[in-house]
Amino acid sequence: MTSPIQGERRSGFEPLPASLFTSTALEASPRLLGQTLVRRTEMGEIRSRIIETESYGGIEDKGSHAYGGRRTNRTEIMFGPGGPAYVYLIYGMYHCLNVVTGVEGSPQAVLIRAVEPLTEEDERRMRFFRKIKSKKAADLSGGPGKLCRALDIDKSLNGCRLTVPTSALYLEAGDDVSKLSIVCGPRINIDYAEEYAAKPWRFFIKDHPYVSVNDKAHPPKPFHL
DNA sequence: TATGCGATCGTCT
DNA sequence: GACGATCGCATAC
Repeated sequence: MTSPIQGERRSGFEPLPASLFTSTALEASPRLLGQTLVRRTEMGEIRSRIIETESYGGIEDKGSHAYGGRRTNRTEIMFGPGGPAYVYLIYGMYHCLNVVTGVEGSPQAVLIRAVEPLTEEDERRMRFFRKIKSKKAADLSGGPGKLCRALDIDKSLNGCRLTVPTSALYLEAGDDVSKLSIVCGPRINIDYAEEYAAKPWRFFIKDHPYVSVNDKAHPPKPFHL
């Protein structure tokens, strides 16, 4: 009856450290790189590696939906404790996935901008949802709207608990972040954010084929944890 | 490869 | 009524 492994983690699920979800978006952004995003769909499970993120933290950040303490039905989830997903519709036709971090009352979110499938089977399932001809890596899931298409993510997953493996979407420990070659640069498409537009709060794995945008005007700089 | 533009609608003013 | 944490297609070179 009592298995010798009872009490240990089941089915190999390796949670991310809880501190990652209570920290600020700026601290969490680079640390989410290399981690595993798991999505359960009717096509089966899709596992992917996080390649690129952006930090949107605090009420001072003019790039954030929560700038100035704007607390609406949409942004409410960001003001709660870290752990849930923040999914919203952009340009009327795409969805973006964020990981909410931080403590109650402090709006923090990390935008997931690119993922890569872990296996060929994962890639096959992502292509099923993505419905594109291109075989270029970045066309599959290099971009926040693209990865949501590829993982069948929409607003129904807003608020989904990313910390628990029973969710339809959750996070698992993946690569050792300290061994990754990380670079940073300005965030993408937030020209309206004035002095916050230039902050180097975009993080990605150096020279990775799934990176969404190669900004020649602002070459990325090495980033060390 | 680079640049320009239209699509499309929830959210907020 | 205006706009956006984007994408895919068209056109140009």
